[in-house]
Amino acid sequence: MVSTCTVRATAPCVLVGQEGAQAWDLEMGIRLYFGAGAMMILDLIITTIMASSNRHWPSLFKSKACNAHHQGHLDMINSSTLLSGASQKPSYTSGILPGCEERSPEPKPRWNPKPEQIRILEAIFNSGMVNPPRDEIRRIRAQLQEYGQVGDANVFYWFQNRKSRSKQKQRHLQATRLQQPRNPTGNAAPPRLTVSAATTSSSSSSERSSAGSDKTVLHGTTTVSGVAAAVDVSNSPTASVNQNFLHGDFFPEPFYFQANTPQSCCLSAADFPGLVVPEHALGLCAGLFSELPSQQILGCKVGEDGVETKAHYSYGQSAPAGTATAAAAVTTPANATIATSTYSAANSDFTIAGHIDGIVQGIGNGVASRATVFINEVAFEVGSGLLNVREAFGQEAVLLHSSGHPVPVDERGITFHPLQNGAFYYLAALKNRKDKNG
Amino acid sequence: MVSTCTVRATAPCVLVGQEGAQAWDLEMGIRLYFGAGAMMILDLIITTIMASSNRHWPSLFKSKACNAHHQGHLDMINSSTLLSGASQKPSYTSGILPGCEERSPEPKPRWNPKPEQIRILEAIFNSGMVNPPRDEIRRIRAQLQEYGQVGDANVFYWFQNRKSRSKQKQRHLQATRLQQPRNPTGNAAPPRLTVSAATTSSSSSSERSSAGSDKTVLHGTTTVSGVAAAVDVSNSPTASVNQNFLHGDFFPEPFYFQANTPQSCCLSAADFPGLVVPEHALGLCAGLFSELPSQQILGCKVGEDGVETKAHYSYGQSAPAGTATAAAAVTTPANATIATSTYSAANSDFTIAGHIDGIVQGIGNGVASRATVFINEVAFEVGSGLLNVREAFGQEAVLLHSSGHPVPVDERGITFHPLQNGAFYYLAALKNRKDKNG
DNA sequence: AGTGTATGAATGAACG
DNA sequence: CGTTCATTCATACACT
Repeated sequence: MVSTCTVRATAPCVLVGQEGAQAWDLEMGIRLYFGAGAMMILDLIITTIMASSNRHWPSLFKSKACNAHHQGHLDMINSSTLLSGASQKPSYTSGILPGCEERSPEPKPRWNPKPEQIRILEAIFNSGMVNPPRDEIRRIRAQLQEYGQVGDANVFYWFQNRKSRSKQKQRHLQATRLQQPRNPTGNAAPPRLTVSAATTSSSSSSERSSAGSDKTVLHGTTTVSGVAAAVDVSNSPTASVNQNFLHGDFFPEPFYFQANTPQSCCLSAADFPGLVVPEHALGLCAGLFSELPSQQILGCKVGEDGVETKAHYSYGQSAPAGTATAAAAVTTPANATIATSTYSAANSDFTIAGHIDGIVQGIGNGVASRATVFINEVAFEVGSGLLNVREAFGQEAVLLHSSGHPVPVDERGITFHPLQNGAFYYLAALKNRKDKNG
Repeated sequence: MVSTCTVRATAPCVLVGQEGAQAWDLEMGIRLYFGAGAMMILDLIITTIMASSNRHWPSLFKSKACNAHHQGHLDMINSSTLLSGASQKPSYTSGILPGCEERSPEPKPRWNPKPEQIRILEAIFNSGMVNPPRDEIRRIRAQLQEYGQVGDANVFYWFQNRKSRSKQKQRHLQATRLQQPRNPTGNAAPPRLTVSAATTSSSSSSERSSAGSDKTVLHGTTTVSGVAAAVDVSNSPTASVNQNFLHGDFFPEPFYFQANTPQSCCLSAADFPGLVVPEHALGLCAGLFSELPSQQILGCKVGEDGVETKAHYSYGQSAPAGTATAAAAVTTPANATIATSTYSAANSDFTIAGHIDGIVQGIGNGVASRATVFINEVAFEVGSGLLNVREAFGQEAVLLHSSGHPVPVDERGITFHPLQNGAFYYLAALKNRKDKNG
């Protein structure tokens, strides 16, 4: 068990363990706002009001508040539950309850998502649902609610912040990267391959058509389920390229690459795909994902042309907790072209970035015995030997060099030459097989 | 002079204004954006721009500027004033001076409305001016400018956001609400009183005819000027019901009930009607508003049938600061019927909710010496004694119990019995007098 | 105890 | 208009 990951915040993370979850709860203990009596009253009130006016909730908020800032707000429980899981942390223990009537500034303690909730959210996010529409938010909230009180707003904010921060990181990353005089010319551009990194914001579809027509790029995030991709944490869905960056510079690192034994690779039912721990060098979690529906594995987020695919994610709603099923991978319909990095990149980024960072940094200078390569924008530390592409990424996997040329491999999927240190590769899937799952 | 430019990156650039520009400077203390030279240039630009398009607003602000993103806007300073009050917070002290040419990010600090400005805006908004036309914006801006630099664009955006967010909240609210199985039957009806909550969106006029024919309900929002209503914050003007919802669920809202002494009830010239602090127990800010034109006091937002009354608001344009006169209250023409809670409720809700929360919380359990009653959906904590309705709400004020019956009062306007704890009352105005102001 | 990171919340500005 | 982006504010928590 062990799960490994740590979870703290920064990124994304997740990880998790179930047990972990509990921790939180415990942590929070109790923060009830009102006494039972009060509750009832509220109930009443609410009923009434709502009834009359329709529905609004507690609204309350608006602020400008009394004292000065703007903050205050009440938390409001949503409607139901209160108790479900809830119990957030007291925090202001002292506070609130009391009469505060006067001007109590703000009782509203901020929402403190429980690990399970975070997992779910993360999974959804990683699945490509970067910014869920209103109704989705509602559903999500409902789902989350099982684990504790949450409001739609909380969910909403969560996604916003998540996306936003992912981008930031990525940006930074990039920026950082720029410094590295690798290509004096410019930023970015990874190597080549159409990867038209979406510079700024959204849609960048245009470029994507070029490359191999019948391949699908595996994007990092892709949540290649339990396997290699592992990178889910942060991921991509953010619109443009990838995200994590902060870490790179800042923190230690986000994710750690931990050498995971394929087995321990987790992915128990409880773990989310997204959660998977990254993989590390060489192994790339070889073969593991072959167990997964290929589509997911190789799914490529090739939104029509709008990068914002708003992919379908099918996080289990009914499922208890971590069951957010498939998550990210959205297979391309027929013969997808190479996903523009826009998206693919996006997906992976985050995590990737993280890795990259870590990795890059680690090896950045020295790069002695091993080589770091970027696959779908994700940094991987590989041995200087040959790589078994098929083993690492699955049967249909094809590695394309940034130049656009496929990396030659023998019939067993092993490259003829070691990967080039610092080079960028993109993973694609030969889609000509059958649908695989069919 | 000064000039400042900061340049931060993210956004693009521009900024501007001639004097206006200065304004910024002043305002911000130091946040110079550009060197003098730059200023001139800007000046020019601006001038140009404005001149040319000069008018359509919205378009103006859009700019897109320099580097990449989309941001940049021009702030546009308007032309006049500048110095008035201003001084924002520097924030990015460190800055950069640079010339924005290349990619200079954009210094443009976002407008940071001062409390007074917010008050004004809020008052206007609450008065029904949900989305002011171009010219109004200008006027408003002018008004605001006394307190600090502001551009038309800022004002424009403010209203947009305000409206939008209100709606959002309301929507959510609604949604949320649906979930609550409170009354298995349905939601329902609050107490009684025609309050046919507008279920979803807009116009809900239909119901409103029923109740008392010659009374006008004072709706919470109504901004019963200085007085009781106090609740302006969130309010209604947004089309449908009220807004905040997110808070409820989503977004919180603020407002707190603060016990205010009647005296302190504010309402000094500087305070806005809308801003008034709620009131509290007993006092209900007695008498205060008697100074206001009664119509305004009891105005009821009974838009024809379109809820979007777009009321006339007469915020003092000339008036220095808080003079936004009447604000919300829109008196009903002749003999208004009780405003459907649709709106009334709507108005108040927001705030109300907040209050309720607070109040309820406070007294929730104990509710000892005081009682909490809901007037126009707004919770008030009142002493257990008798209430002088007239004093509290004005000469024409009549308090209706949720049952539809008026609360009996003696000739002085004092109730015979204390208000019933937890009961709902609606404020109405006897409109049979003359037009009052006439 | 203070400091910094992580992150929930709020909101001005813009895009589509 | 509804969304989304970018920033900023404020707070919870870990670390030193």
